[in-house]
Amino acid sequence: MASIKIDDEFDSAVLNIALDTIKLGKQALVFANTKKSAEKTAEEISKKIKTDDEKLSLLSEGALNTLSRPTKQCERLALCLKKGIAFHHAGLVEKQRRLIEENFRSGVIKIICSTPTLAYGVDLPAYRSILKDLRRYTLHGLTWIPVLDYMQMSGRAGRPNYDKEGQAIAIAATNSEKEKIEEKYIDGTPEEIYSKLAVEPVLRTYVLSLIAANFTTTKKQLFDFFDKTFYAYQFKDLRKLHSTLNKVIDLLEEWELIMSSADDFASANELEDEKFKATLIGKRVAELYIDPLTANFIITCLRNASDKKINDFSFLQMLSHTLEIRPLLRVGIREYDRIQESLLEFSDFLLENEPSMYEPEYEEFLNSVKTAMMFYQWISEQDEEFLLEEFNIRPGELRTKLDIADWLLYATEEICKILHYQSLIKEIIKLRLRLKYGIKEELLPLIRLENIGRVRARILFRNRIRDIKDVKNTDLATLSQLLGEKVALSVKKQLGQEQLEVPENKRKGQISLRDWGE
DNA sequence: GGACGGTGAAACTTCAGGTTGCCTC
DNA sequence: GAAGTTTCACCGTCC
Repeated sequence: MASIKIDDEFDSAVLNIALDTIKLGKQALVFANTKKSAEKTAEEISKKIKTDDEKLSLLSEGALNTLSRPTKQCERLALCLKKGIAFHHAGLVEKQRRLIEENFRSGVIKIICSTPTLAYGVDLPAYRSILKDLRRYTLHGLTWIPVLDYMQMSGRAGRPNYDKEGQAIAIAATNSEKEKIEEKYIDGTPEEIYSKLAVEPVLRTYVLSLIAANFTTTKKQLFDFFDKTFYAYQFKDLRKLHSTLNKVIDLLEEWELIMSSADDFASANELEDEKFKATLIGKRVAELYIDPLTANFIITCLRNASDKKINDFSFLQMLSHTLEIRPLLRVGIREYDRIQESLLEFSDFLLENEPSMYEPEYEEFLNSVKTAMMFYQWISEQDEEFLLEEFNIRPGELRTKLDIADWLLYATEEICKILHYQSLIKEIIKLRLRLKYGIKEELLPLIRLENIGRVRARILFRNRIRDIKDVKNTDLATLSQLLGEKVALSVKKQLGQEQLEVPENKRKGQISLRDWGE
Protein backbone atom coordinates (compact mmCIF):
# COMPACT_ATOMS: atom_id res chain seq x y z
CA MET A 1 0.00 0.00 0.00
CA ALA A 2 1.53 3.26 -1.09
CA SER A 3 1.31 6.05 1.41
CA ILE A 4 0.19 9.47 0.31
CA LYS A 5 0.88 12.85 1.79
CA ILE A 6 -1.92 15.32 2.26
CA ASP A 7 -1.80 18.85 3.69
CA ASP A 8 -3.35 18.98 7.13
CA GLU A 9 -4.39 22.59 6.99
CA PHE A 10 -7.64 22.04 8.91
CA ASP A 11 -8.32 19.70 11.78
CA SER A 12 -10.88 17.72 9.84
CA ALA A 13 -9.28 14.87 7.89
CA VAL A 14 -12.20 14.60 5.51
CA LEU A 15 -11.97 18.29 4.73
CA ASN A 16 -8.24 18.10 4.04
CA ILE A 17 -8.54 15.07 1.78
CA ALA A 18 -11.48 16.57 -0.09
CA LEU A 19 -9.64 19.82 -0.74
CA ASP A 20 -6.54 17.91 -1.79
CA THR A 21 -8.61 15.92 -4.28
CA ILE A 22 -9.91 19.11 -5.85
CA LYS A 23 -6.38 20.50 -5.98
CA LEU A 24 -5.35 17.40 -7.94
CA GLY A 25 -8.19 18.12 -10.36
CA LYS A 26 -9.98 14.92 -9.37
CA GLN A 27 -13.29 13.97 -7.83
CA ALA A 28 -14.25 12.26 -4.59
CA LEU A 29 -17.22 10.65 -2.92
CA VAL A 30 -17.51 11.08 0.83
CA PHE A 31 -19.60 8.46 2.61
CA ALA A 32 -21.18 9.63 5.83
CA ASN A 33 -23.10 7.98 8.52
CA THR A 34 -26.31 9.95 8.54
CA LYS A 35 -28.11 12.38 6.30
CA LYS A 36 -27.31 15.20 8.68
CA SER A 37 -23.64 14.35 8.65
CA ALA A 38 -23.58 14.16 4.84
CA GLU A 39 -25.13 17.61 4.61
CA LYS A 40 -22.85 19.13 7.20
CA THR A 41 -19.72 17.71 5.63
CA ALA A 42 -20.73 19.06 2.23
CA GLU A 43 -21.41 22.43 3.77
CA GLU A 44 -18.05 22.53 5.53
CA ILE A 45 -16.14 21.70 2.37
CA SER A 46 -18.08 24.21 0.30
CA LYS A 47 -17.28 26.98 2.77
CA LYS A 48 -13.58 26.57 2.07
CA ILE A 49 -13.93 26.91 -1.67
CA LYS A 50 -13.74 30.14 -3.57
CA THR A 51 -15.19 29.85 -7.01
CA ASP A 52 -17.72 31.73 -9.03
CA ASP A 53 -18.80 29.65 -11.93
CA GLU A 54 -21.70 30.33 -14.28
CA LYS A 55 -22.49 26.65 -14.71
CA LEU A 56 -22.56 26.09 -10.98
CA SER A 57 -24.86 29.06 -10.38
CA LEU A 58 -27.30 27.65 -12.88
CA LEU A 59 -27.08 24.22 -11.32
CA SER A 60 -27.62 25.73 -7.90
CA GLU A 61 -30.70 27.59 -9.11
CA GLY A 62 -32.05 24.39 -10.60
CA ALA A 63 -31.73 22.48 -7.36
CA LEU A 64 -33.25 25.34 -5.40
CA ASN A 65 -36.39 25.57 -7.50
CA THR A 66 -37.34 21.94 -7.78
CA LEU A 67 -40.34 22.22 -5.47
CA SER A 68 -43.16 24.73 -5.51
CA ARG A 69 -41.42 26.42 -2.60
CA PRO A 70 -37.82 25.67 -1.63
CA THR A 71 -37.32 23.90 1.70
CA LYS A 72 -34.38 24.53 4.02
CA GLN A 73 -32.86 21.40 2.54
CA CYS A 74 -33.10 22.87 -0.98
CA GLU A 75 -31.45 26.08 0.17
CA ARG A 76 -28.64 24.21 1.84
CA LEU A 77 -28.06 22.10 -1.26
CA ALA A 78 -28.11 25.16 -3.48
CA LEU A 79 -25.42 26.85 -1.39
CA CYS A 80 -23.17 23.81 -1.63
CA LEU A 81 -23.73 23.43 -5.37
CA LYS A 82 -22.55 26.97 -5.96
CA LYS A 83 -19.13 25.73 -4.93
CA GLY A 84 -19.30 22.48 -6.87
CA ILE A 85 -20.06 20.37 -3.79
CA ALA A 86 -23.22 18.33 -3.20
CA PHE A 87 -24.86 16.08 -0.67
CA HIS A 88 -26.94 13.12 -1.72
CA HIS A 89 -29.38 10.98 0.24
CA ALA A 90 -32.94 9.61 0.17
CA GLY A 91 -34.31 12.91 1.48
CA LEU A 92 -33.66 14.57 -1.86
CA VAL A 93 -36.26 14.55 -4.55
CA GLU A 94 -35.58 12.36 -7.61
CA LYS A 95 -34.96 15.37 -9.82
CA GLN A 96 -32.31 16.79 -7.52
CA ARG A 97 -30.58 13.45 -7.25
CA ARG A 98 -30.46 13.09 -11.02
CA LEU A 99 -29.13 16.62 -11.33
CA ILE A 100 -26.31 15.85 -8.91
CA GLU A 101 -25.43 12.51 -10.47
CA GLU A 102 -25.31 13.89 -14.01
CA ASN A 103 -23.20 16.87 -13.06
CA PHE A 104 -20.81 14.70 -11.14
CA ARG A 105 -20.37 12.45 -14.18
CA SER A 106 -19.70 15.43 -16.38
CA GLY A 107 -17.18 16.74 -13.87
CA VAL A 108 -18.97 19.93 -12.87
CA ILE A 109 -19.46 18.73 -9.31
CA LYS A 110 -16.23 17.77 -7.59
CA ILE A 111 -17.34 16.22 -4.33
CA ILE A 112 -20.50 14.43 -3.29
CA CYS A 113 -21.10 13.71 0.38
CA SER A 114 -23.64 10.95 0.62
CA THR A 115 -25.23 8.31 2.79
CA PRO A 116 -24.85 4.74 1.47
CA THR A 117 -27.44 5.48 -1.27
CA LEU A 118 -24.69 6.09 -3.76
CA ALA A 119 -22.80 2.92 -2.92
CA TYR A 120 -25.69 0.74 -4.06
CA GLY A 121 -28.11 2.21 -6.54
CA VAL A 122 -26.14 4.40 -8.86
CA ASP A 123 -22.94 3.77 -10.74
CA LEU A 124 -20.82 6.79 -9.92
CA PRO A 125 -17.13 6.06 -9.73
CA ALA A 126 -14.68 8.67 -8.43
CA TYR A 127 -10.93 8.94 -8.04
CA ARG A 128 -11.29 8.85 -4.27
CA SER A 129 -13.79 7.24 -1.98
CA ILE A 130 -13.62 8.72 1.51
CA LEU A 131 -15.30 6.72 4.25
CA LYS A 132 -15.95 9.15 7.06
CA ASP A 133 -17.21 6.72 9.67
CA LEU A 134 -17.44 2.95 9.47
CA ARG A 135 -19.81 2.75 12.39
CA ARG A 136 -23.54 3.11 12.19
CA TYR A 137 -26.31 3.40 14.70
CA THR A 138 -28.45 0.26 14.99
CA LEU A 139 -30.79 -1.21 17.57
CA HIS A 140 -27.74 -2.44 19.42
CA GLY A 141 -26.16 0.98 19.61
CA LEU A 142 -23.27 2.09 17.49
CA THR A 143 -21.87 -0.87 15.58
CA TRP A 144 -19.30 -1.46 12.86
CA ILE A 145 -20.89 -1.75 9.45
CA PRO A 146 -20.72 -5.08 7.57
CA VAL A 147 -17.59 -5.70 5.52
CA LEU A 148 -19.80 -6.02 2.46
CA ASP A 149 -20.98 -2.44 2.94
CA TYR A 150 -17.38 -1.30 3.28
CA MET A 151 -16.54 -3.04 0.02
CA GLN A 152 -19.48 -1.44 -1.76
CA MET A 153 -18.35 2.03 -0.72
CA SER A 154 -14.63 1.65 -1.24
CA GLY A 155 -15.37 -0.04 -4.55
CA ARG A 156 -16.54 3.30 -5.91
CA ALA A 157 -12.93 4.47 -6.05
CA GLY A 158 -11.26 4.40 -9.45
CA ARG A 159 -13.00 5.15 -12.70
CA PRO A 160 -12.29 2.32 -15.15
CA ASN A 161 -11.98 4.47 -18.27
CA TYR A 162 -10.39 7.56 -16.78
CA ASP A 163 -7.96 6.71 -13.99
CA LYS A 164 -5.23 4.15 -13.77
CA GLU A 165 -5.87 3.89 -10.06
CA GLY A 166 -8.31 4.84 -7.35
CA GLN A 167 -8.01 5.47 -3.66
CA ALA A 168 -10.35 4.35 -0.91
CA ILE A 169 -9.63 6.13 2.35
CA ALA A 170 -11.20 5.13 5.65
CA ILE A 171 -10.98 7.70 8.41
CA ALA A 172 -9.98 6.51 11.88
CA ALA A 173 -10.43 8.79 14.89
CA THR A 174 -7.93 7.01 17.11
CA ASN A 175 -5.06 4.56 16.82
CA SER A 176 -7.09 1.70 18.16
CA GLU A 177 -9.77 2.47 15.62
CA LYS A 178 -7.13 2.36 12.92
CA GLU A 179 -6.10 -1.12 14.00
CA LYS A 180 -9.69 -2.25 14.13
CA ILE A 181 -10.33 -0.98 10.61
CA GLU A 182 -7.22 -2.67 9.24
CA GLU A 183 -8.11 -5.95 10.84
CA LYS A 184 -11.86 -6.02 10.14
CA TYR A 185 -12.06 -4.37 6.75
CA ILE A 186 -8.75 -4.25 4.96
CA ASP A 187 -7.43 -7.69 5.94
CA GLY A 188 -10.82 -9.18 6.80
CA THR A 189 -13.22 -11.29 4.81
CA PRO A 190 -16.79 -10.39 3.96
CA GLU A 191 -19.71 -11.96 5.80
CA GLU A 192 -21.53 -14.99 4.49
CA ILE A 193 -24.55 -14.12 2.44
CA TYR A 194 -27.66 -15.24 4.26
CA SER A 195 -30.91 -16.05 2.51
CA LYS A 196 -33.69 -13.74 3.52
CA LEU A 197 -36.29 -16.19 2.31
CA ALA A 198 -37.05 -17.52 5.75
CA VAL A 199 -38.31 -14.21 7.02
CA GLU A 200 -41.99 -14.81 7.49
CA PRO A 201 -43.37 -11.89 5.44
CA VAL A 202 -41.34 -13.08 2.47
CA LEU A 203 -42.38 -16.66 2.99
CA ARG A 204 -46.05 -15.64 3.23
CA THR A 205 -45.84 -13.83 -0.07
CA TYR A 206 -44.02 -16.66 -1.86
CA VAL A 207 -46.28 -19.43 -0.64
CA LEU A 208 -49.35 -17.52 -1.73
CA SER A 209 -47.93 -16.77 -5.19
CA LEU A 210 -46.84 -20.36 -5.71
CA ILE A 211 -50.32 -21.58 -4.89
CA ALA A 212 -52.06 -18.79 -6.81
CA ALA A 213 -50.02 -19.57 -9.90
CA ASN A 214 -50.90 -23.27 -9.55
CA PHE A 215 -47.20 -23.94 -9.45
CA THR A 216 -47.53 -25.98 -6.29
CA THR A 217 -50.85 -27.29 -5.16
CA THR A 218 -50.05 -29.76 -2.42
CA LYS A 219 -48.09 -29.42 0.77
CA LYS A 220 -45.68 -32.00 -0.49
CA GLN A 221 -44.93 -30.00 -3.61
CA LEU A 222 -44.50 -26.87 -1.51
CA PHE A 223 -42.09 -28.59 0.84
CA ASP A 224 -40.16 -30.01 -2.10
CA PHE A 225 -39.91 -26.60 -3.68
CA PHE A 226 -38.57 -24.89 -0.57
CA ASP A 227 -36.25 -27.79 0.21
CA LYS A 228 -34.33 -26.84 -2.92
CA THR A 229 -33.96 -23.17 -2.02
CA PHE A 230 -30.82 -21.46 -0.86
CA TYR A 231 -32.28 -21.12 2.59
CA ALA A 232 -32.76 -24.83 2.98
CA TYR A 233 -29.31 -25.47 1.59
CA GLN A 234 -27.83 -23.09 4.12
CA PHE A 235 -29.59 -24.18 7.27
CA LYS A 236 -30.30 -27.81 6.53
CA ASP A 237 -32.94 -27.77 9.25
CA LEU A 238 -35.82 -28.94 7.10
CA ARG A 239 -38.07 -29.71 10.02
CA LYS A 240 -38.02 -26.14 11.17
CA LEU A 241 -38.59 -24.91 7.63
CA HIS A 242 -41.57 -27.24 7.25
CA SER A 243 -43.08 -26.16 10.52
CA THR A 244 -42.80 -22.51 9.49
CA LEU A 245 -44.38 -23.38 6.15
CA ASN A 246 -47.21 -25.14 7.95
CA LYS A 247 -47.79 -22.08 10.04
CA VAL A 248 -47.85 -19.87 6.95
CA ILE A 249 -50.32 -22.19 5.20
CA ASP A 250 -52.60 -22.18 8.22
CA LEU A 251 -52.60 -18.41 8.33
CA LEU A 252 -53.31 -18.06 4.61
CA GLU A 253 -56.20 -20.45 5.06
CA GLU A 254 -57.50 -18.59 8.09
CA TRP A 255 -57.37 -15.36 6.11
CA GLU A 256 -59.31 -17.05 3.30
CA LEU A 257 -56.65 -16.35 0.73
CA ILE A 258 -56.26 -20.06 0.04
CA MET A 259 -58.44 -23.10 0.71
CA SER A 260 -57.93 -26.79 0.50
CA SER A 261 -59.86 -28.06 -2.47
CA ALA A 262 -62.85 -30.11 -1.47
CA ASP A 263 -62.83 -32.43 -4.47
CA ASP A 264 -59.75 -34.11 -3.13
CA PHE A 265 -61.17 -34.67 0.29
CA ALA A 266 -60.92 -38.44 0.17
CA SER A 267 -57.19 -38.59 -0.16
CA ALA A 268 -56.64 -35.71 2.20
CA ASN A 269 -55.97 -38.19 4.93
CA GLU A 270 -52.49 -38.12 3.68
CA LEU A 271 -51.66 -34.77 5.20
CA GLU A 272 -48.93 -33.90 2.78
CA ASP A 273 -51.20 -34.59 -0.18
CA GLU A 274 -53.73 -31.98 0.89
CA LYS A 275 -54.42 -29.82 -2.13
CA PHE A 276 -54.65 -26.06 -2.03
CA LYS A 277 -55.89 -23.41 -4.35
CA ALA A 278 -56.09 -19.67 -4.03
CA THR A 279 -59.43 -17.99 -3.47
CA LEU A 280 -60.51 -15.24 -5.81
CA ILE A 281 -59.19 -12.62 -3.45
CA GLY A 282 -56.05 -14.64 -2.75
CA LYS A 283 -55.25 -14.66 -6.45
CA ARG A 284 -55.62 -10.90 -6.70
CA VAL A 285 -53.53 -10.34 -3.58
CA ALA A 286 -50.77 -12.45 -5.10
CA GLU A 287 -50.91 -10.41 -8.30
CA LEU A 288 -50.86 -7.15 -6.39
CA TYR A 289 -47.80 -8.43 -4.56
CA ILE A 290 -48.78 -7.09 -1.20
CA ASP A 291 -47.97 -8.98 1.97
CA PRO A 292 -50.87 -11.36 2.78
CA LEU A 293 -50.82 -9.98 6.31
CA THR A 294 -51.44 -6.51 4.93
CA ALA A 295 -54.18 -7.86 2.67
CA ASN A 296 -55.90 -9.42 5.65
CA PHE A 297 -55.53 -6.22 7.64
CA ILE A 298 -57.06 -4.19 4.82
CA ILE A 299 -59.94 -6.64 4.42
CA THR A 300 -60.65 -6.48 8.15
CA CYS A 301 -60.60 -2.69 8.04
CA LEU A 302 -62.95 -2.60 5.05
CA ARG A 303 -65.40 -4.87 6.86
CA ASN A 304 -65.35 -2.49 9.80
CA ALA A 305 -65.82 0.44 7.47
CA SER A 306 -69.32 -0.69 6.50
CA ASP A 307 -70.79 0.05 9.91
CA LYS A 308 -68.69 2.98 10.96
CA LYS A 309 -68.32 6.66 10.36
CA ILE A 310 -65.40 7.10 8.00
CA ASN A 311 -63.42 10.02 6.70
CA ASP A 312 -60.09 10.55 4.95
CA PHE A 313 -58.19 9.90 8.12
CA SER A 314 -59.68 6.40 8.37
CA PHE A 315 -57.94 5.19 5.23
CA LEU A 316 -54.78 7.18 5.87
CA GLN A 317 -54.32 5.54 9.24
CA MET A 318 -55.09 2.13 7.74
CA LEU A 319 -52.34 2.36 5.19
CA SER A 320 -50.02 3.92 7.74
CA HIS A 321 -50.23 0.76 9.80
CA THR A 322 -49.05 -1.70 7.14
CA LEU A 323 -45.62 -3.29 6.87
CA GLU A 324 -45.15 -1.79 3.43
CA ILE A 325 -45.25 1.84 4.52
CA ARG A 326 -42.53 1.43 7.12
CA PRO A 327 -40.43 2.99 8.53
CA LEU A 328 -43.10 5.06 10.27
CA LEU A 329 -42.58 8.56 11.54
CA ARG A 330 -41.62 8.23 15.15
CA VAL A 331 -43.49 9.94 17.93
CA GLY A 332 -40.86 11.70 20.02
CA ILE A 333 -41.17 11.98 23.76
CA ARG A 334 -42.03 15.62 23.53
CA GLU A 335 -44.81 15.08 20.99
CA TYR A 336 -46.40 12.18 22.79
CA ASP A 337 -49.15 14.21 24.44
CA ARG A 338 -49.83 16.27 21.38
CA ILE A 339 -50.33 13.24 19.14
CA GLN A 340 -52.51 11.52 21.69
CA GLU A 341 -54.61 14.61 21.96
CA SER A 342 -55.22 14.87 18.24
CA LEU A 343 -55.93 11.16 18.17
CA LEU A 344 -59.00 11.83 20.34
CA GLU A 345 -60.39 13.89 17.52
CA PHE A 346 -60.03 11.01 15.08
CA SER A 347 -60.49 7.89 17.17
CA ASP A 348 -64.15 7.49 16.16
CA PHE A 349 -63.02 7.17 12.58
CA LEU A 350 -60.41 4.45 13.05
CA LEU A 351 -60.97 1.31 11.02
CA GLU A 352 -58.92 -0.90 13.30
CA ASN A 353 -59.44 -1.54 16.97
CA GLU A 354 -57.36 0.90 18.94
CA PRO A 355 -54.90 -0.98 21.15
CA SER A 356 -54.83 -0.10 24.82
CA MET A 357 -52.15 2.28 26.03
CA TYR A 358 -50.54 -0.48 28.03
CA GLU A 359 -50.04 -2.93 25.20
CA PRO A 360 -46.60 -3.11 23.62
CA GLU A 361 -47.96 -2.36 20.15
CA TYR A 362 -49.35 0.97 21.30
CA GLU A 363 -46.16 2.82 20.43
CA GLU A 364 -46.21 1.52 16.87
CA PHE A 365 -49.90 2.38 16.68
CA LEU A 366 -49.20 5.93 17.77
CA ASN A 367 -46.46 6.14 15.15
CA SER A 368 -49.00 5.12 12.53
CA VAL A 369 -51.27 7.89 13.75
CA LYS A 370 -48.47 10.43 13.40
CA THR A 371 -47.73 9.15 9.89
CA ALA A 372 -51.41 9.39 9.00
CA MET A 373 -51.48 12.94 10.34
CA MET A 374 -48.58 13.80 8.08
CA PHE A 375 -50.50 12.49 5.06
CA TYR A 376 -53.51 14.41 6.27
CA GLN A 377 -51.57 17.68 6.36
CA TRP A 378 -50.31 16.97 2.87
CA ILE A 379 -53.82 16.62 1.47
CA SER A 380 -54.73 19.76 3.40
CA GLU A 381 -52.24 21.51 1.11
CA GLN A 382 -49.40 22.05 3.56
CA ASP A 383 -46.14 22.21 1.63
CA GLU A 384 -42.88 20.29 1.92
CA GLU A 385 -41.24 22.88 4.15
CA PHE A 386 -44.10 22.63 6.64
CA LEU A 387 -43.88 18.84 6.70
CA LEU A 388 -40.12 19.00 7.13
CA GLU A 389 -40.46 21.29 10.14
CA GLU A 390 -43.51 19.66 11.67
CA PHE A 391 -42.86 15.98 11.00
CA ASN A 392 -39.16 15.88 10.21
CA ILE A 393 -39.86 14.22 6.87
CA ARG A 394 -37.75 15.33 3.92
CA PRO A 395 -39.21 15.85 0.45
CA GLY A 396 -37.66 12.68 -1.00
CA GLU A 397 -38.91 10.56 1.85
CA LEU A 398 -42.35 12.09 1.45
CA ARG A 399 -42.42 11.14 -2.24
CA THR A 400 -41.42 7.57 -1.49
CA LYS A 401 -44.16 7.29 1.12
CA LEU A 402 -46.76 8.83 -1.20
CA ASP A 403 -45.81 6.32 -3.85
CA ILE A 404 -46.27 3.37 -1.52
CA ALA A 405 -49.51 4.87 -0.18
CA ASP A 406 -50.83 5.10 -3.72
CA TRP A 407 -49.93 1.51 -4.43
CA LEU A 408 -51.61 0.33 -1.22
CA LEU A 409 -54.74 2.34 -2.00
CA TYR A 410 -54.81 0.85 -5.47
CA ALA A 411 -54.65 -2.59 -3.88
CA THR A 412 -57.44 -1.57 -1.49
CA GLU A 413 -59.50 -0.45 -4.46
CA GLU A 414 -59.02 -3.83 -6.13
CA ILE A 415 -59.94 -5.69 -2.94
CA CYS A 416 -63.08 -3.53 -2.67
CA LYS A 417 -64.07 -4.58 -6.16
CA ILE A 418 -63.90 -8.25 -5.28
CA LEU A 419 -65.69 -7.77 -1.97
CA HIS A 420 -68.34 -5.54 -3.59
CA TYR A 421 -67.72 -2.46 -1.48
CA GLN A 422 -68.75 -0.17 -4.32
CA SER A 423 -69.45 2.85 -2.14
CA LEU A 424 -65.92 2.83 -0.73
CA ILE A 425 -64.25 2.68 -4.13
CA LYS A 426 -65.31 6.21 -4.97
CA GLU A 427 -63.79 7.56 -1.78
CA ILE A 428 -60.55 5.68 -2.36
CA ILE A 429 -60.16 6.96 -5.90
CA LYS A 430 -60.63 10.51 -4.65
CA LEU A 431 -58.12 9.97 -1.87
CA ARG A 432 -55.54 8.59 -4.30
CA LEU A 433 -55.82 11.71 -6.42
CA ARG A 434 -55.63 13.97 -3.41
CA LEU A 435 -52.49 12.24 -2.17
CA LYS A 436 -50.89 12.39 -5.59
CA TYR A 437 -51.40 16.12 -5.90
CA GLY A 438 -51.50 17.10 -2.23
CA ILE A 439 -54.82 18.90 -2.50
CA LYS A 440 -58.10 19.40 -0.70
CA GLU A 441 -61.17 17.81 -2.23
CA GLU A 442 -62.42 21.08 -3.68
CA LEU A 443 -59.52 21.21 -6.16
CA LEU A 444 -60.21 17.79 -7.67
CA PRO A 445 -62.09 19.10 -10.73
CA LEU A 446 -59.23 21.43 -11.64
CA ILE A 447 -56.23 19.10 -11.47
CA ARG A 448 -57.71 17.02 -14.26
CA LEU A 449 -56.17 19.62 -16.53
CA GLU A 450 -52.66 19.04 -17.71
CA ASN A 451 -50.09 21.46 -16.31
CA ILE A 452 -52.36 22.24 -13.39
CA GLY A 453 -51.10 20.96 -10.02
CA ARG A 454 -51.72 21.94 -6.45
CA VAL A 455 -50.33 25.46 -6.73
CA ARG A 456 -52.05 26.57 -9.92
CA ALA A 457 -55.32 24.85 -9.02
CA ARG A 458 -55.33 26.78 -5.75
CA ILE A 459 -54.71 30.06 -7.56
CA LEU A 460 -57.64 29.40 -9.88
CA PHE A 461 -59.88 28.39 -7.02
CA ARG A 462 -59.05 31.51 -5.05
CA ASN A 463 -60.13 33.52 -8.06
CA ARG A 464 -63.51 31.83 -8.16
CA ILE A 465 -62.59 29.52 -10.99
CA ARG A 466 -63.66 26.30 -9.35
CA ASP A 467 -64.33 23.73 -12.04
CA ILE A 468 -63.90 23.01 -15.72
CA LYS A 469 -67.00 25.02 -16.58
CA ASP A 470 -65.57 28.07 -14.80
CA VAL A 471 -62.30 27.66 -16.68
CA LYS A 472 -64.19 27.56 -19.96
CA ASN A 473 -66.03 30.72 -19.06
CA THR A 474 -62.86 32.60 -18.15
CA ASP A 475 -61.29 34.52 -21.00
CA LEU A 476 -57.76 33.79 -22.04
CA ALA A 477 -56.40 37.13 -20.87
CA THR A 478 -57.58 36.61 -17.30
CA LEU A 479 -56.35 33.07 -17.32
CA SER A 480 -52.96 34.25 -18.58
CA GLN A 481 -52.66 36.70 -15.73
CA LEU A 482 -53.21 33.92 -13.26
CA LEU A 483 -51.26 31.10 -14.85
CA GLY A 484 -48.91 32.65 -17.33
CA GLU A 485 -49.52 32.74 -21.02
CA LYS A 486 -48.16 29.34 -21.98
CA VAL A 487 -50.08 27.40 -19.38
CA ALA A 488 -53.26 29.37 -20.08
CA LEU A 489 -53.02 28.57 -23.77
CA SER A 490 -52.43 24.91 -23.08
CA VAL A 491 -55.41 24.79 -20.74
CA LYS A 492 -57.69 26.44 -23.27
CA LYS A 493 -56.46 24.06 -25.90
CA GLN A 494 -57.29 21.07 -23.73
CA LEU A 495 -60.83 22.42 -23.45
CA GLY A 496 -61.13 22.77 -27.19
CA GLN A 497 -61.06 26.55 -27.01
CA GLU A 498 -58.06 27.24 -29.16
CA GLN A 499 -56.93 30.79 -29.43
CA LEU A 500 -53.69 31.91 -30.89
CA GLU A 501 -52.40 34.51 -28.48
CA VAL A 502 -53.16 36.91 -25.70
CA PRO A 503 -54.13 40.42 -26.80
CA GLU A 504 -51.02 42.61 -26.56
CA ASN A 505 -52.41 45.15 -24.10
CA LYS A 506 -53.25 42.51 -21.49
CA ARG A 507 -49.80 41.04 -21.30
CA LYS A 508 -48.37 43.42 -18.79
CA GLY A 509 -48.73 42.89 -15.10
CA GLN A 510 -48.65 39.15 -15.37
CA ILE A 511 -48.75 37.68 -11.92
CA SER A 512 -45.98 35.22 -11.32
CA LEU A 513 -46.79 32.12 -9.34
CA ARG A 514 -44.11 32.83 -6.82
CA ASP A 515 -45.45 36.24 -5.88
CA TRP A 516 -48.89 34.89 -5.33
CA GLY A 517 -48.27 33.29 -1.94
CA GLU A 518 -50.22 34.45 1.05
C1' DG B 1 -37.46 44.37 43.62
C1' DG B 2 -38.78 42.32 39.51
C1' DA B 3 -38.96 41.52 34.56
C1' DC B 4 -36.15 40.45 30.97
C1' DG B 5 -32.35 38.82 28.16
C1' DG B 6 -28.07 36.64 27.27
C1' DT B 7 -24.91 32.80 28.19
C1' DG B 8 -23.11 28.41 28.75
C1' DA B 9 -23.33 23.99 30.73
C1' DA B 10 -25.93 19.95 31.18
C1' DA B 11 -29.49 16.92 29.69
C1' DC B 12 -31.78 14.96 26.12
C1' DT B 13 -32.69 13.18 21.19
C1' DT B 14 -31.73 11.21 17.19
C1' DC B 15 -29.32 8.48 13.87
C1' DA B 16 -29.23 4.29 6.01
C1' DG B 17 -31.93 2.60 2.34
C1' DG B 18 -35.39 0.34 -0.88
C1' DT B 19 -38.07 -3.91 -4.01
C1' DT B 20 -42.57 -5.10 -5.36
C1' DG B 21 -48.25 -2.89 -8.96
C1' DC B 22 -50.97 -0.60 -12.52
C1' DC B 23 -52.22 3.12 -15.75
C1' DT B 24 -55.15 7.35 -17.22
C1' DC B 25 -58.91 10.13 -20.24
C1' DG C 1 -20.85 7.58 20.05
C1' DA C 2 -21.45 12.24 18.35
C1' DA C 3 -23.77 16.18 16.75
C1' DG C 4 -27.54 18.97 17.23
C1' DT C 5 -31.31 20.71 20.15
C1' DT C 6 -33.68 21.91 24.33
C1' DT C 7 -33.72 23.08 29.11
C1' DC C 8 -32.30 25.46 32.94
C1' DA C 9 -29.63 27.86 36.27
C1' DC C 10 -27.13 31.87 36.66
C1' DC C 11 -25.88 36.55 36.13
C1' DG C 12 -26.19 41.34 34.67
C1' DT C 13 -29.02 45.14 33.07
C1' DC C 14 -32.76 48.13 32.85
C1' DC C 15 -36.97 50.15 34.57
